[in-house]
Amino acid sequence: MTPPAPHPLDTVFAALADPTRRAILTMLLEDDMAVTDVAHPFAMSLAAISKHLAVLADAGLITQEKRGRVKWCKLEPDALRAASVWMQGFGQFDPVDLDAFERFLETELGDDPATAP
Amino acid sequence: MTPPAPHPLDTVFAALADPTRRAILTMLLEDDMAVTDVAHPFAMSLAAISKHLAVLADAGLITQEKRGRVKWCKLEPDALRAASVWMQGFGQFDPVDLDAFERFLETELGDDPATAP
DNA sequence: CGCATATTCAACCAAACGGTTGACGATCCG
DNA sequence: CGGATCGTCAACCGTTTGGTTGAATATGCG
Repeated sequence: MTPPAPHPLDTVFAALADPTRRAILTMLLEDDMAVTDVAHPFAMSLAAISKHLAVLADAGLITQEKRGRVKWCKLEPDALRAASVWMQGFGQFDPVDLDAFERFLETELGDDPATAP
Repeated sequence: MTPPAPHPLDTVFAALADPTRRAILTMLLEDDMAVTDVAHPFAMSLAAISKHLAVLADAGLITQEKRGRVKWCKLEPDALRAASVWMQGFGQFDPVDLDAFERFLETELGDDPATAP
């Protein structure tokens, strides 16, 4: 019945592979948000965003708590940490490279659908 | 003609989302390998592995160099580093958590198709 | 040359993905 | 109550993915 559960890293990396979902995570980094507010900057239907959030929740990257009629989305860094730790296993590269990160942010935020003007 | 190039992180994370491909990367961590040798531990066709390697190469995670009639596959940690750096941006979690990494290795190598008996 | 080895190409397939629309169940509020 | 808002569900659609086979293309070797 239940298909064999995929490895947790499968779902985490698959979730991270979509730019919309990464943008959502970036937004949630600022603060918890309601589904509608998450959807607002994107040029796609609310239902599509709802699905993206379900994927993120399934990967454990966010949690959702319904309070009243609004469902709040909260970043859950633990799953991300697991993936990060996996990558460090391909180590011999520096644990934290803040220079590279700053360079990355420039290019990442440059064409990010959620942060572009 | 050429569809708009996806964000580099899209292809990197998508490549990492498949357990076969992660296993291949783990193998290449040991040493460079020929395509046939990469394919050997897996219960799937050589052509399938060839495709997986193409995905990894497209993501920049490996490079392939043909010497004679055998094509050598080499791990290319730079793309992985970029992804790692992105994740650290969701920071406030410790740069390196070796305890977590050891725990991860136990579970990861436990059911890894490339390392299982 | 002629055969074996190494790798990819091409066509095909089922399943998953990312999106749409429209109906629907909850919940708040006047 | 009744209307508006919040969010998901269900069906559908085109594209991508992960795999298969079988033929094709190099290249090495006796």
